[in-house]
Amino acid sequence: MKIATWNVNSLKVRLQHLQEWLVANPIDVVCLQETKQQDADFPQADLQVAGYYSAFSGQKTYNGVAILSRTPLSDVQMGIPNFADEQKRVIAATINGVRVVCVYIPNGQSLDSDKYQYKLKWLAALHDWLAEEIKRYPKLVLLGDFNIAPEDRDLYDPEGWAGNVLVSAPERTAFQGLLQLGLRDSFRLFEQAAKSYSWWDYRMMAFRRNMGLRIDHILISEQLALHCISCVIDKTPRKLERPSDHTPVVAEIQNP
DNA sequence: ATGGCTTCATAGTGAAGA
Repeated sequence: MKIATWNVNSLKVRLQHLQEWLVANPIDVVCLQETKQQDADFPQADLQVAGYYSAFSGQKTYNGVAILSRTPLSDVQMGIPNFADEQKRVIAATINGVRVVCVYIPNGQSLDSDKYQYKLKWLAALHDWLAEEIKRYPKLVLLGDFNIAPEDRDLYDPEGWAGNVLVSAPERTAFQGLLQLGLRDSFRLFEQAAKSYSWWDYRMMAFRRNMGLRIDHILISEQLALHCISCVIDKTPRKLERPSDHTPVVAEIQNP
């Protein structure tokens, strides 16, 4: 099973990129973030033509998540249970016996922002929910836009970013807390090129200069990690005209 | 240099992203 995460930064704008990418890449399960589309506008028919079932939870302007799958999805769950949240940031489903949890973790804006407090509360709620979920589903994948660069090697300028949102100690501690539930960062299971990132600012010619951050992740439970044979960042779509600022991350799990 | 782009909701600019 090949499983991917991609923050498309508007599915309406990026639908063609997604379609072309799916033609070129035989991915079984694709998790999307920042679709920025109400459910009524979700391009379900187009994706069906491309060979995918879909489950989605969207809203106007902001947020929005979706799971695409070549095989049917069951037990679809939207949002974190018992955590009231207007923002559409979570969708989960079971696919071929694997629990897939797609997340768009809040950005946080800045350390002195209310949005940062929201991010930390959100991460705590995610942690508590997944502690139960992973017991129910030993085969679990948690993937999406985490808005956290876990280590200094995951960003281009650790000194300049020190203490900033996306790299602050409480955010990194929360990330480690997720790993301690029995999840592995699939990207780090393998040898990777230095300066590997998944997001680059639209400004400053950041992509060309590789001024990026690795904030999109695929975390997999120990049981699945035994069968994980690769995890790669695909920079190809970031080179297209009018790209998303994020690029897909793809993991392959053999006979999960 | 807290900007630099891009998107969305607007119908001028402003918010938000990361």
